[in-house]
Amino acid sequence: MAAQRGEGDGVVTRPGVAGAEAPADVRERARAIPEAAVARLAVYLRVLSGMVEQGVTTISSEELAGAAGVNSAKLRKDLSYIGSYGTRGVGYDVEVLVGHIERILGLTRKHSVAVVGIGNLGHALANYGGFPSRGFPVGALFDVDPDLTGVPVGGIPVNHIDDITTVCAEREVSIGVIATPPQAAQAVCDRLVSAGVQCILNFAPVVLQVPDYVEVRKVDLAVEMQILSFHVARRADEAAGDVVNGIGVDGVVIRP
Amino acid sequence: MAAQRGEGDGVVTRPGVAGAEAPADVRERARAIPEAAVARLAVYLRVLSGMVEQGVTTISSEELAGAAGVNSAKLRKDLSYIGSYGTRGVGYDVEVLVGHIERILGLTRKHSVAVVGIGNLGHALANYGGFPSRGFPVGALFDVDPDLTGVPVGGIPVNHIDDITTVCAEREVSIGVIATPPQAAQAVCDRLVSAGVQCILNFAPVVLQVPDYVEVRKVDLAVEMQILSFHVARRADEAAGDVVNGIGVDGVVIRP
DNA sequence: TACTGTGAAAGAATTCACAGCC
DNA sequence: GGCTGTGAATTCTTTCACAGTA
Repeated sequence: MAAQRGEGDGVVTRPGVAGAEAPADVRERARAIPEAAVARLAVYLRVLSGMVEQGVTTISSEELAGAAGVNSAKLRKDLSYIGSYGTRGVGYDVEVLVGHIERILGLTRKHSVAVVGIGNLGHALANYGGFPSRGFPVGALFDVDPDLTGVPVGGIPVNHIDDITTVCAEREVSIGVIATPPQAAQAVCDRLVSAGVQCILNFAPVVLQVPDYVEVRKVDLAVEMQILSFHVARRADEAAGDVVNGIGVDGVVIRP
Repeated sequence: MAAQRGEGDGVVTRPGVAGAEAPADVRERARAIPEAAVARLAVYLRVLSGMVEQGVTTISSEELAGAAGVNSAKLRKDLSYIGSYGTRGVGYDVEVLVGHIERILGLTRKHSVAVVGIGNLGHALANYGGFPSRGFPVGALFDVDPDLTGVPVGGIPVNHIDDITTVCAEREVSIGVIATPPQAAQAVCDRLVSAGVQCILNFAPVVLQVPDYVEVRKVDLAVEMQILSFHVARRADEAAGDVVNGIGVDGVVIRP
């Protein structure tokens, strides 16, 4: 995973801070959903949406887990973080579940997205139908290149990056997507942050430094490729290694 | 991450297998590195490469950790998984470290990459300079559209997807990148797998079903956006703040 | 002195396994 | 009988804190 989730999350669960009498609250609870579970909820949501389209009305944890590629205990635990909406002996009502996951993920409101950097990737993102259809309308595009200013991409005219603060404020951008070359990314990030954007999706291969209250997630192709490379290498080593009754050269168990 | 990592990894580390006297070798090491650490090693590598370019020769765990956005204890532990290459009282030699991380990540060999699906994203990927420069030459491109066959994209002519098996074998593709529409992704994946590709990077918003021995990582924009949405919502809730005895804004029960 | 390397402790996430309900 | 929801057990990850060393 690959997310850049700084240790500086700003909002951190504080197990038991004496003194600060937290009015046992939303904060706690919302935050009580483990990060890992949130990511999976989004996956369940997609699978469930597919089910709705197919006319499926009810689904068991086993089935849903299979379709989502996780094990069923994990799925049930994940769902239990958001409440108890299943029926014992029966399963979950697909539409009900969709509704609750959407609510928890905050998808009941629209989140306007700004894409910064209209190169190859920026174009692809601006044209990516998956954003608007899922409640993430692309509200603004930015680039440094003055020649691009005013040119519509995916139906939206590109703004010059110098206007980022005003435009983001006007259009109530809540999520910024950085698709610039790496050299520009930190500066762009700083501008987004000073424009009030608190959630950033970063495609540039750099580690962004942000204040604690800003949430950054990153999508880093090089890192993903290198992780795969690691696995390729591991495989090669295994193949090379003699394996005697299921136990590799060094006690690594190959097939239990 | 958000990585699709099958629970079936086939190879499992068993802490202490009696009998097999481990000649503490690479394989042992390789698999002993936690998945989470592997992802970070790739990040350290990039930061370090930047350092090399700037002429930095030595770096402390504190500095490197700062630049990579992690804490220094974690960094040292991560590096300790690959060996002890630092000097107490001094720090790490940047080039030495680069060398060792590259070795561990399997970057000493080239990994030929095939991109399937030459739409917006596929184009962006085929033209993405970061792949080849980092040891991942794009070796093949595929698409269903016969009109694209033979058209060069990023310098490489597109092949028809029906030729995937032969072309992948010929060009020794070790990593497949799926950038097709979701409907096509599973079929493409199956073809890649039967062509012998064991590592897949999936951009399509679907959960791929693969045999245990295949490693899949996924990059899922919708999921990333939704995770950010969750955080936007959490922030809003916090800001709104008021919680009346355990019941949040929209009826979320915060504390029973 | 200034830093690494690492056991041991703490904290998260995952999985087990079963009580409880339909 | 079949399936959910969840404490308890387990495994994985992070952090602490300090011994060890150039």
